[in-house]
Amino acid sequence: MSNARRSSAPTLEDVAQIAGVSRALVSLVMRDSPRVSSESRRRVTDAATKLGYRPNLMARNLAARKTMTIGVLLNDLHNPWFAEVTDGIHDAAERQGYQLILASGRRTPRLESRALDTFLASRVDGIVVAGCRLPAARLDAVATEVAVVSVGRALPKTNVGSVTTDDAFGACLAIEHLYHLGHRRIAHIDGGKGAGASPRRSGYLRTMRMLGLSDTAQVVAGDFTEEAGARGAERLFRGQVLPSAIFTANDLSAVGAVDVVERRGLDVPDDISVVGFDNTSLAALNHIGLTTIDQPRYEMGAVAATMLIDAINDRGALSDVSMSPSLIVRRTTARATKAPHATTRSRQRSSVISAAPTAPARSPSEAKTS
Amino acid sequence: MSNARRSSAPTLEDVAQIAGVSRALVSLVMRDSPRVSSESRRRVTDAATKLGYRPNLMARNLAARKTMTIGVLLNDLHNPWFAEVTDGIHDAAERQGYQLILASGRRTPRLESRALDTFLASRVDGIVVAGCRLPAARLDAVATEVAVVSVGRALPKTNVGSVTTDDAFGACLAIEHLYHLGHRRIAHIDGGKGAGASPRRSGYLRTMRMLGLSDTAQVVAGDFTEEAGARGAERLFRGQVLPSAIFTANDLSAVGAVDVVERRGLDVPDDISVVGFDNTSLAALNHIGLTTIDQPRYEMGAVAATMLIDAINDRGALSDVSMSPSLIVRRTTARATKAPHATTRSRQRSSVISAAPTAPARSPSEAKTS
DNA sequence: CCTTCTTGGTAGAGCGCTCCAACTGTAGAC
DNA sequence: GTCTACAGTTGGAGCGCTCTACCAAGAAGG
Repeated sequence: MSNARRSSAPTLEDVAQIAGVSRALVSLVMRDSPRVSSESRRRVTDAATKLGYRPNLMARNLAARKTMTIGVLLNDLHNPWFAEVTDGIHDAAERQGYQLILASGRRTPRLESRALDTFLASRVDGIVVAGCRLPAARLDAVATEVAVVSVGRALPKTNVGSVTTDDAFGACLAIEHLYHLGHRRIAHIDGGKGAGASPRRSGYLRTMRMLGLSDTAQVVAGDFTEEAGARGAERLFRGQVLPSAIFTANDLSAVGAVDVVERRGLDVPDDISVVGFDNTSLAALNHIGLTTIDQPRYEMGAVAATMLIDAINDRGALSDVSMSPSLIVRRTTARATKAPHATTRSRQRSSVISAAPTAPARSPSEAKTS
Repeated sequence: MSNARRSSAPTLEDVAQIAGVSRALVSLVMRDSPRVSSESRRRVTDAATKLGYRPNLMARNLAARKTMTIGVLLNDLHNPWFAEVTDGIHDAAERQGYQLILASGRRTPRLESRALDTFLASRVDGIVVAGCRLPAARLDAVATEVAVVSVGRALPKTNVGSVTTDDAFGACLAIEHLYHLGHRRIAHIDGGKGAGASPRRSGYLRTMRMLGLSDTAQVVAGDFTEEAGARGAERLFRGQVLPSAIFTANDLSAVGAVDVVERRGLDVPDDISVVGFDNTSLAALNHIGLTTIDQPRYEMGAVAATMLIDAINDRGALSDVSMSPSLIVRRTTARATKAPHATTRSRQRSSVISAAPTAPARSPSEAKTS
């Protein structure tokens, strides 16, 4: 394999020389300034393509004192949640001429912190952190150097802006859905200390209370894993009265719970209804067809990027935006029956029955702002 | 919210001034050179922390004429396959002092191409493209400017190195597993034009031939989606003789196929065995427990990064490495029975029965190299 | 005692670009 | 015919760093 790699890339100077113009003019053409005659524009672009010239971003950014790039720190590449948020960030940033540089924290605070240092050293114009676990103080320190917006986690009392979903409201949607289907005994398998777990739990408890169901409310501990969902369901089976519905802190746990219910010989949803949270691709699988709560992930990313860029350009301040989740009804919820009993499997093989197939395009202005 | 953002970051000069030394010395301290007295090192670091100094990467890279960063182009952030490859790249790069900058192509050639341009403009020292769909000629052109390694796709006749899995061999593993379980009528739902689909299909056909099963071999068209798996299975049900096992081009299709088989009232694996491909997290779900073929994703990333860095430092040439997949046995395969008949569900609720729970740590040297 | 190392430090010339002030030439105003 | 206006172009001073000399001073060697 021949390695005919170019020894040294051509520079502005080279292009200027063979086009017979000044360096400044080439620079203007490269940034397609309107104040260049079409004649010299042609000569410059000809020379540039002939040489295979490619502007050096480092030199450009150094001289221009801005980078037009925003750093995006993703907590975990393995989780598709981040992919959708990133898509939203990407599109919004691109619309305003900003580039993205991504970094993965790999669920490790040390790596997250290092990635932030790299962003700062690269003099990005702004930073979006998604699902970041770093201490608020650390993020606030970063925010003194450059604008920072957090998505998925609110950071009150800091200079970090945030875009989150109203998890408590999502829990409320789930419980009300079950309530309207006639369920009264609804258990919750929670997410422990995980992100969003706490508001989902309190939203569940509050809604149960408001519906007069406080005495049947039951929270069992979990941690967002499939295993935790399964263990939680097992625990419910060990209780004296089985709930007729289970609301889990996320989809993965819901799948664990569904699995246990079915292995115990009961039917989902005829005997027990299950509602998840997140509307991951898992939930949409026909084999699973999970009723769940959807977050407007793409929108959240877009709102975060827009807010950040506005702040960068002094067109607005960073704020805390909370967006509304929505209910996606699939096939793991049904009308409550009087008593749990084994029935033949009757989950319909219909395609997705969905109240809101995609997230409602709720505009940021509609969202609650603090 | 007060925006007390620093107007202009401190520079080397500032640090030098308050430490009472030259700029060059500060530079040496920052790159912790050994030829600095501990006394001046202390003074410099003190001054630096006092000012909150942070080296400017653009200036550094511009002056040093190298960036110590490698660009990683991910085709699709939504697919966890890329996350694991990235982990491998990350660790290997870090070991050698290289940084990563990630970009997502979002399954769009236009965006992939633009991301490559950005990498080149940023003068990264090398590029890894994962699952890239761009024409070979385009990648080869990039390879004339900087070292490039492709993972997941071989690019013969170019200057681009590659790390792939032996998909045909993976198909062979799947078929041999089924054969040893007594299956003779094994169908394949393929992946159409998708990456890796073709070698998986031909590996299937070749193995069937070698086992003397050519006359019962049957390929039905698919495209790597759950829907395609379901449609493929429906098609098999419409045939006059049902296969006793189905090998699908990926896990998602396998889930679609399993779903249809069960909806038809048959049991997986007692009536029909199913083998997927990729060993995604989906396959590992207890609710699914899919027997599948695993690719050493992490290793592939690590090998790609190592090869790239070696090439950057003229310690070796880019080559094409093919790595071996392995069989992961879970609960969708079982001994073949004489005739298909409906039975009670008997899938064990044991934990994963796996021949190889994780990818065998096969060293790159063991892999076939061309 | 002078020479040669060695150690720790410095000056200054870039790296490849942008930006600003200033300059040229042509056109329109009077 | 001079004056202004303006579009188009240019030189040069940085941006914040690294790197290649090179230098001073003390240690080692003869």
